[in-house]
Amino acid sequence: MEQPTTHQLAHWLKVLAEPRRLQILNLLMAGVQCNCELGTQLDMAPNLISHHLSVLRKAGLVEVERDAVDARWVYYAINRPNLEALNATFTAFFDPARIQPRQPNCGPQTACEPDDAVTTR
Amino acid sequence: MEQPTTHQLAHWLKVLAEPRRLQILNLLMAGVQCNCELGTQLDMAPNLISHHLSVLRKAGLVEVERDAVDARWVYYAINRPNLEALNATFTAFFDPARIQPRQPNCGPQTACEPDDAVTTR
DNA sequence: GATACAATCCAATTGTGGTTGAAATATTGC
DNA sequence: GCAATATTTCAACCACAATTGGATTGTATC
Repeated sequence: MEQPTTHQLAHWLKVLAEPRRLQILNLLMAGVQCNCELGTQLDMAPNLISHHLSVLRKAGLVEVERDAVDARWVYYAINRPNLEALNATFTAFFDPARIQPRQPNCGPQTACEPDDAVTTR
Repeated sequence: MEQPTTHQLAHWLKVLAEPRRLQILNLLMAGVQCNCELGTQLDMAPNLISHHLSVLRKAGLVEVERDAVDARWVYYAINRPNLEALNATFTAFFDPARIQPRQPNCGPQTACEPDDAVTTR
């Protein structure tokens, strides 16, 4: 019935449907990956940024990496394969070519139950 | 600062991030547009379906049309132009080609706050 | 070891939005 | 007019997630 990609898409959409997470993703794509700079540009508390990044990381959309010189700093990056999978799943689900004309098995002429479609007007 | 497409995308994602609305859209695309048959297939109360369809309609994703013979029946359909706009906006925002490498203006070597952001705000 | 810093985790609060049931609206047939 | 059908609207309830402030972890410097 429901292919697993639909569930994955629903989960991804729930993660993405947050303005601040969209802004974070937007900055990550633009090359801003330092946590503190994200905080200054978005005017958000660092713990809040950490929370949203955790949600994005658990969804597999971003990856985390610690600085080689000073491990206190962490850098976040877009997970490119999963982003491509997200894009493909979304475009496949919302493809306008999937739109089918109305199949009138319900309405004033037909019965509302799909079983007995034989009814006189 | 924020292009209007991003704001629109955030609104659309918030509307789409609902499993039942995704199911409704899926059925609408497959050609099932009668309200009562949506209720039987999704096992939802009609007022709940009406609510979700109202959200989708206000977002411009579905259109409503009353039956020509008996105006008590209403049929819902996908708004194809807006669906194409949604698809285009989404793919443009989440295009993997947009991913830029990290720009290290923050970290152990550099100061954490960008100098241009100190003057304003 | 002690201190400072970046980031995270935790508990509590708040706010938004889905769900529910009943009433209201609209239209058709008698 | 009245009754019946299809849908919508309304108000209340409930659950989950974002936010907040403080405490904690991990790391580097002195």
